[in-house]
Amino acid sequence: MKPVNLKQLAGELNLSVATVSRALNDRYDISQPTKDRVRELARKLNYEPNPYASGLRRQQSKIIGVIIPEVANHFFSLVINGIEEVARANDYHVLFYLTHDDHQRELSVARLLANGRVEGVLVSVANDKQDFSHLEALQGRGVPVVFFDRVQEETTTAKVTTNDYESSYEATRHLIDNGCRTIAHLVVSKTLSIGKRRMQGYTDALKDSGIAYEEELVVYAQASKAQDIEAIQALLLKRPDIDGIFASVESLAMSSYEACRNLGLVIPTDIKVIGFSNLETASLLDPPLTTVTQPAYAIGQEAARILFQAIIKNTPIVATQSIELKSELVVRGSTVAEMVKL
Amino acid sequence: MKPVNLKQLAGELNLSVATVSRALNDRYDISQPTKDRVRELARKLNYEPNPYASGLRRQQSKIIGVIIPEVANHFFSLVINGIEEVARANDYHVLFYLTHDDHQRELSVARLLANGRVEGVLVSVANDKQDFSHLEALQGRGVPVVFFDRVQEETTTAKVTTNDYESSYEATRHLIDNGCRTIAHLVVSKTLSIGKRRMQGYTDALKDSGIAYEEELVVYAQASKAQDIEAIQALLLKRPDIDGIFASVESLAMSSYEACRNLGLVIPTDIKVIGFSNLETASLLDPPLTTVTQPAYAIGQEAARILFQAIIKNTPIVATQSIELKSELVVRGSTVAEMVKL
DNA sequence: TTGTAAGCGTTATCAA
DNA sequence: TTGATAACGCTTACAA
Repeated sequence: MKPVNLKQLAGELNLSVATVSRALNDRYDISQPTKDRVRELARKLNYEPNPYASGLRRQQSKIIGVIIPEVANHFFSLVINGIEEVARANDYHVLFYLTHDDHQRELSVARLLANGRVEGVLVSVANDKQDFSHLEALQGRGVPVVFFDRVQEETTTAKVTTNDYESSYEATRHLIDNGCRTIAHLVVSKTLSIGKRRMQGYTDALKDSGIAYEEELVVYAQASKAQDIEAIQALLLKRPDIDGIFASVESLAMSSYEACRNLGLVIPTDIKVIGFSNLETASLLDPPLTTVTQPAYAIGQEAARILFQAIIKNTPIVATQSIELKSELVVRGSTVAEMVKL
Repeated sequence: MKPVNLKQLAGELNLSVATVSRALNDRYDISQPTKDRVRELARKLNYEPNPYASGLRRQQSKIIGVIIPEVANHFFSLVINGIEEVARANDYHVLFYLTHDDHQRELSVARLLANGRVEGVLVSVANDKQDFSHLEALQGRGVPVVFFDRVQEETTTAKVTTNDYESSYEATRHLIDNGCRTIAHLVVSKTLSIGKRRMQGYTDALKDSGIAYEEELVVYAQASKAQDIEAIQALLLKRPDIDGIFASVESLAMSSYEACRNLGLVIPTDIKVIGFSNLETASLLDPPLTTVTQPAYAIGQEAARILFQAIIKNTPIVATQSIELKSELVVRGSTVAEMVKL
């Protein structure tokens, strides 16, 4: 059941393997009749070159790696779609790794990829540590790395992000404009840059509206969804004056809904909720969720595009190639009572 | 920036590459002191074996392929999670391909994988054609294939599915028990086995309740979401007597919600909806969606487990390894009025 | 225009 | 216990 190889083709055609190889690669120095003969037999025998043999020789694997925290999340699903699209267009394959936000796993994956297995890596980092030497080591080994969304700011390479600060400012402002005065902020992480930037947008919006920032109103993502809900409920019970929630990642927006429901709080009457989210079902929720929607598909495309440019032109990736895309605020019923039933 | 290789290690240690290789692979015939020396230097220089060189020699890539129609779908996301988990446990890597339900794409992917790039493939087939020779060709080339969910029944290999017939029977029955008499059925495909089996459950449930089957009430998935909604609305307008919708895939359940909203139909008062779905947000929808929930994560795990058994033991996969898992009916507000607000 | 041969980095066989 | 060497399947100087 062994696949056919060049030697067999060469044998049947009474040619050398070199000639057959060149014919299949459409080299200029092979005559048309020979090319035709070779190709016909190759097709007939369903010949497919062994990718690892040619990769070894050419020193390229035609594979990129993608490392993300989670896939059961509409944001990352869409990003993957964008990446796959661009990879396919460039005739590359995509290896896929989930970290489940576990730094140990991210570390071991990075090590797996440091040996020529992939020609480049796209990463959205795990949120549980601040140590990114493993990713810098990857770069040091000559594997280009592009960050997207959850980036490591200190690492000098290209990053594809969204206008997190502005979106968060706008989201917080939207709650204030709709009457909220005590706004909880649910954040993915204290250390991740997206956490910090979204936090800054929140605090600045409060300040500009003359509302005091209270540390107590900030909740960070926990290890599990159940714990997230628990933490949100605890906060809402402790501070019944909270009249708005800004969830700066998708999962926390959903956890907020569950927490409110558990406590019998009615959205948007008792409390208004806005969240970063790419959920397709946002408009079908009860009530429809006002969202900051990131251009997830485009993020994947752009990140992959930058990576392939570096791979194909064999140029290092520089920080100036970074891109910031714009998110969109979509107002729905969770912040505006009149929009609950339309 | 070239990575260190065996030759360099051997040079520094005054050993042959063969010895170094065996030391690193912990072969019994190398002395402990030598092993220690070799390993120490390897760690010091961050040596990582070239996977393609060893793969070429050993004739194994340590990679499996996964082909799915779509990833922006909670069902497939969860399956991927399960697959990645098992692959990682077996020290394998996962290459990822999306077909977007396009048969041409599935075909070209299958060809890409027919040359030793992967040691096995997990597939959920595209719904737009009935030709599966490309996947059988893969098997013919010695690449084991395991189907999951959207399987090709005629191909003799293991399949991981759910009890589609029973679930659909139960779902239809649930609508009937809650007073529905004219039940539309939204189906993914006329040709896919899951389409046929879910259809059979639907028709049998109708028959057993003395309700006549009407072909007009069956709608098949279109090329896009917009077209799905359009088709559903057209049916609802044509047949205002419809009082129940059974959507036998996730996307069609969501499209039903949108169609009903567009037409001003109130769920569950005017019309009840039940759908196959793994949406985490099902309970947060307006109204909460009654679902047939498939054990998606387990499907991924089981499919991968069967594949790895074949790869590692080097035994062919046989149809008798097929598994049928059970889905769960979760009753919520879209079929029972009293449950709309709980 | 084609063939010969070396080499990509490993591992396996055989000999020492 | 270690070393020399061939081989995995392919590409590419260099030679013819």
